[in-house]
Amino acid sequence: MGRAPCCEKMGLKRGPWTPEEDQILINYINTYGHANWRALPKLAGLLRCGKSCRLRWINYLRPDIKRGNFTREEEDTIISLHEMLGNRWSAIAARLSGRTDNEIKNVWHTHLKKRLPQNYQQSHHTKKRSKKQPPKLDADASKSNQDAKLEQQDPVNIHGSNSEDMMMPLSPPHCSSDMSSSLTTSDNNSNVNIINNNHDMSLNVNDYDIDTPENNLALDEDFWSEVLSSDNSGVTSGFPTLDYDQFQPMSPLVTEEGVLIDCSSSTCDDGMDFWCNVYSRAEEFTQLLEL
DNA sequence: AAGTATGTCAACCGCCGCGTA
DNA sequence: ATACGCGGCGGTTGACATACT
Repeated sequence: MGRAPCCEKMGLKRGPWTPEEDQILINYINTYGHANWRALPKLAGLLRCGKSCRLRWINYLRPDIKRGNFTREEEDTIISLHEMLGNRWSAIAARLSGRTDNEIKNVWHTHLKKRLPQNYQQSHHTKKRSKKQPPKLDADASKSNQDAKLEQQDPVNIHGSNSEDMMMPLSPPHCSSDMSSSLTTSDNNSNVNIINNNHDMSLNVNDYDIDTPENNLALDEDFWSEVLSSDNSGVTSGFPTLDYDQFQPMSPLVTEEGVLIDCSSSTCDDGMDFWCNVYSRAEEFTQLLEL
């Protein structure tokens, strides 16, 4: 049996909402909430489908919506988040209070995309959403669906990614644009070359238990001390920017969850896994330093 | 002033994953 | 096990506004 249409087309209004309809929807949701969007329009006396009501509320009528133009700071944040998350507008919106995914998507397509170089636009998430998930690699074959869902929402904190993500540089969501640290890999795939506050330094990740299964990617605090404090003044305020364009790790890694990452994959997907973990640990470590 | 091109953004469409019966 | 309902998501559309010729 085929799927039922999301709403009856006959007799239901479409197009722009009138102020009267808005008021009805606001009044209803303020009184009864929106437990069931499908039933809501009938109960509220609106000639709209549930989806339309939901969209109108989420994107326009919600009391916590921030209206008006995006600030430069917000725009920079969106660009930064887009580098990291791709076209996951809802995930980006979740990090920008008061802004909706639709609004962010619009501002991206109308303003922000133009500010970026051509090669960024070509390499970042221009593909349509695929109908099927890309085949899982051996490395994350054991990942549960729940993890996959979480990963989609917040890939920074969960290892794993798809091949699209691999192509983008990773930078933290709350980095300022003048961040002075960067983190890249060197040719031998085991050295991490850190450029922090204009000081170059290299770390051999093998010195820090990164590929020892029993240590579960236990990068110790010495590693992060070096990553984050290469300005010789103790601690830097910025996160490293992770650039793994050329990153193809060769050593096997085991994540904190005990999932084996096959670093020899030529797809580089697991390089992203690696950096997700690296970044996650950097974040944890910096939070510790801030305490 | 009129016609056309381009930009903006609210709204819609169709797909997907999850929960449930 | 599976079919279905639902909410949620990203891509796309189209009406309207504005800029340009």
